[in-house]
Amino acid sequence: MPVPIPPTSRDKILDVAEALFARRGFEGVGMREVAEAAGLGKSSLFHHFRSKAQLYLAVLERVLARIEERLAPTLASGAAPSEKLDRWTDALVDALAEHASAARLLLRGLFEDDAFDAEAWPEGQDTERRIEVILSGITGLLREGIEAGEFRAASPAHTVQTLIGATVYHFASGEFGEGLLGGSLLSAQAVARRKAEIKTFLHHGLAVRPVQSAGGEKT
Amino acid sequence: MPVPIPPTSRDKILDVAEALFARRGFEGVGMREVAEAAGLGKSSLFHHFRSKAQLYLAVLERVLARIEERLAPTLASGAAPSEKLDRWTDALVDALAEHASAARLLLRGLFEDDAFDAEAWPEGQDTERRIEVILSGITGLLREGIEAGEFRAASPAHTVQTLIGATVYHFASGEFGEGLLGGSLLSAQAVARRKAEIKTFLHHGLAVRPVQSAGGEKT
DNA sequence: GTCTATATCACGATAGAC
DNA sequence: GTCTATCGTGATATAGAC
Repeated sequence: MPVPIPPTSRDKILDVAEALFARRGFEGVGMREVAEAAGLGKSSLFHHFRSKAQLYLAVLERVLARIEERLAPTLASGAAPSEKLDRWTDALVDALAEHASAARLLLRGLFEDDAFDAEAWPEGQDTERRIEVILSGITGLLREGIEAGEFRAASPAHTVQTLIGATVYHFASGEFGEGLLGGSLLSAQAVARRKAEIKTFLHHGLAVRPVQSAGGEKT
Repeated sequence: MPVPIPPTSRDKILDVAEALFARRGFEGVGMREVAEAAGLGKSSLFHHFRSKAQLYLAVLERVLARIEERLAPTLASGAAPSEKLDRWTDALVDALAEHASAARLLLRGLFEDDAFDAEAWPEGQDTERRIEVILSGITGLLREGIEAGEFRAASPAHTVQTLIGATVYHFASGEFGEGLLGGSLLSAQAVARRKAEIKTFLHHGLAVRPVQSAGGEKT
């Protein structure tokens, strides 16, 4: 699989656009800046992506695809719901920690009410479908756990919101989060610590009978 | 206190700017649009605020002041830490639910690494100080609860991040959150439900011995 | 596919009359 | 304190040569 294919112009553009959009948002980035960062002229950029909105949606779609790819296997096994929820959480945290821009891009996509009218673009439907798949996966898992008696009867929708906050917001919090935690959010140690904190929270918050540990690291 | 003083131009500007910045961010809003929404010419707006950054910081400062005003009393009493944490959570949710724009503005302030160089403006130091006061308040309360044996030895910083996610992100999630929850985020019922869900999560996630309920509403 | 040149428009901010 | 008019700049996007 890791055959070193030289990156196309399109891939290079998506890489630099992802970093820029994550940091400053859709409105805060200019196509000129993207083009220069990719080593192209502005018009060449418009040759690959017809508009700024299309570029943004392509970036978002790629991020969502990477996340979905990580989450899907964790739901497919026949393990117990609490076990699957642990794996799902680990996989989401890994996906968000792998690329520093993923969480920020995703958070922007979730709380910024599509200012550029995503529904008008066909590409926008792809991203919405990805989100629906991810959401129905975790919501279904929560329901399954409640029916199996492993989780208390919390609202799945509210619990999903809490999970998003604990993961996507955390890894999107950038300088603020680093100031609060006192170090990088993305170091292997910090990522492992976050997983343990969330899972411990989940166990004591969702399990009918409290569980002892979630694989504790030492700080 | 509720003497109907006619709103000044400055208040009107802050109101419309708050709504616009919350929805589309600093870069996504133009001074022309703010001026027209406030019923002024663009130059009149620049008479009240010397720059766009100063207007944005004034908006943010007002939002933070409203929140801090609500949170301070919950930490001042001599109640037990778990009791104070419940009251703090209720107060924060109330503050975020009162103005639809507060959560979005706050979330942007937390995860967008001050693109407009807040430290260069004297007003930016006011907002940073407000955030520090709020953070040290909740962090101190968590530490107090751990020392008193009411909370397990979770990382206060990680717990604060989870709390922010559960509250600020939730109320900032807009259309996405409403689609997930199946209704308004800000109705009295939805707000009460969110409080109950968070507090139940906190009790089972922080208490050394699990507590039964957090004042459950029915859906 | 990449380039130069250009069209069109909105931006933040200022000058100065009233 | 509000206005009209304008400055200088940079935005998205297009035309068309190579």
